[in-house]
Amino acid sequence: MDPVLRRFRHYFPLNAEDAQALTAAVVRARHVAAGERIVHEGERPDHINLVLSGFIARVKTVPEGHNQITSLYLDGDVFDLRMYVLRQMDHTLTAISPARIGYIPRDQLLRLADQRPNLQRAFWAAALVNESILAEWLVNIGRRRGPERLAHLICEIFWRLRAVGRLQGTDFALPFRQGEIAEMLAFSPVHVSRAVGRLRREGLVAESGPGLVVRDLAGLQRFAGFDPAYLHLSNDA
Amino acid sequence: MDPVLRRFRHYFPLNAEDAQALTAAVVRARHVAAGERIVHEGERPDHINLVLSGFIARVKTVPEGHNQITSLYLDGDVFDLRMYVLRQMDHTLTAISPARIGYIPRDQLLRLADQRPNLQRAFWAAALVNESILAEWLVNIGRRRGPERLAHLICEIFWRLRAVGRLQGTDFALPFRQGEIAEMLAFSPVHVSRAVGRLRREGLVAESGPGLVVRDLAGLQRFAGFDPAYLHLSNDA
DNA sequence: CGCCGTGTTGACTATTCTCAACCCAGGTGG
DNA sequence: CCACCTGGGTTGAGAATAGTCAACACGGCG
Repeated sequence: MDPVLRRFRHYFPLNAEDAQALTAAVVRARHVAAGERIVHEGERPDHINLVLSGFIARVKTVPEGHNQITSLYLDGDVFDLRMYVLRQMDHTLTAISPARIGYIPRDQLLRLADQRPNLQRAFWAAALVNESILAEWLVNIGRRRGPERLAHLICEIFWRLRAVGRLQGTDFALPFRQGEIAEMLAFSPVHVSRAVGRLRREGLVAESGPGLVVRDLAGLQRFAGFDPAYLHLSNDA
Repeated sequence: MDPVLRRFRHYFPLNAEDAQALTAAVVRARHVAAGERIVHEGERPDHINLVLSGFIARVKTVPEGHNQITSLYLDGDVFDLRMYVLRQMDHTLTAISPARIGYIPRDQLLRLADQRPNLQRAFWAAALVNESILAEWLVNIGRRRGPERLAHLICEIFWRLRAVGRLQGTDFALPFRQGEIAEMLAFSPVHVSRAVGRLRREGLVAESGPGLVVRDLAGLQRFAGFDPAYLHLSNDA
């Protein structure tokens, strides 16, 4: 099932016409390679983007040369809703895995919002859930240290992937490089390596070629003090 | 002029009827004292709140006992829009100065959004600007250290107050205690004291009884590498 | 006068960063 | 098939940043 539809249905009950209108509005756009930039800092986009599959990161650059990933988007997520009010993008959107993305032209989005209250509410809800996740990232970076911070991120990604049907059971491989994880957690790459080592020694994760594999999800959640309430996943798998 | 109306007009052009409908929907609710909690963790609110005057903080608690302020709201800001999707509040809303707040009942908000596209867009824009600010806080906490972090926050509050007409010239007193600043910046209170001392020695701020006074705004902005674009204030004073 | 809430300062510790060396796997060219 | 290169990841050492604890200063207020 279309991850976008699935996601929106979760946010707000849609009838057949809503679903049809939404599906029709989404232009299946393009495949992007890992590392490719989708929207550049300074651009003025005229449509909003959706992730059909893969991982997209919103990254802001600090003058001193550091990057910070402020949001991570996966299957079914709307990113870019912000162009609604933006004059200029103050950040870049980059694929950190091979991805497929679609888009909805701006005027079409406005028409959908005006004519279909259910869709308007679903978009609204999507934006607010993003904000809720962002607030938890702030707490994670501000108040959790080292290994706990990493563990919390891993738990979040697990729950979000599962909510979107990309996971069965608790097998779960994180396809990120440590440098990318560092940009999410506001660590240096070296520090990520040490945090990963710690979780490995605790038996919580394991290595598997590129990326990590979760060994003990319950243990990770205990370790990080993770509570998925802020993801607003309600009761669906 | 009503700060709420002023704010919304800034986000989206409203005609006289929009303005009238919005004004009519806002219930002038109550005065709250500094330190008073407005919405408690775990509650299920049935209306959205607006700041008429004063400072309101959204604070999340980490099990270990630390608090993190994830957002700061001032005159004309809508907070709480998130109850749109929330089952339960996962944070507390606290006044950190004497404040006046109003609210819009939930069903009335939905009616406004359905019947007045301009208002719907203004609400949408308000939520997205909040998200943009939150992302910049993440960068600030993740990637700026000590005094720069504090300076950046001061600059932001200055611009936001000015945008809402609460400031003339560059005179500007921050009415927060250092413990509250620590909860915004993810510092310990002691570290805030040292950062303030540093800015004072640099001649950028000065003490004035309770709180700080900005001495050299341009200098602060240079010091912090502050760029107000993320506030989306466009061109109004 | 003494108390309380804040802010300041010092000493010590913990966390994290930077720099540098090294390892290892995969790919490339000879 | 092997030497070599390259891009991660790992490890160690030392420095910078930030936290904790404790003592003290200071003003407002009973």
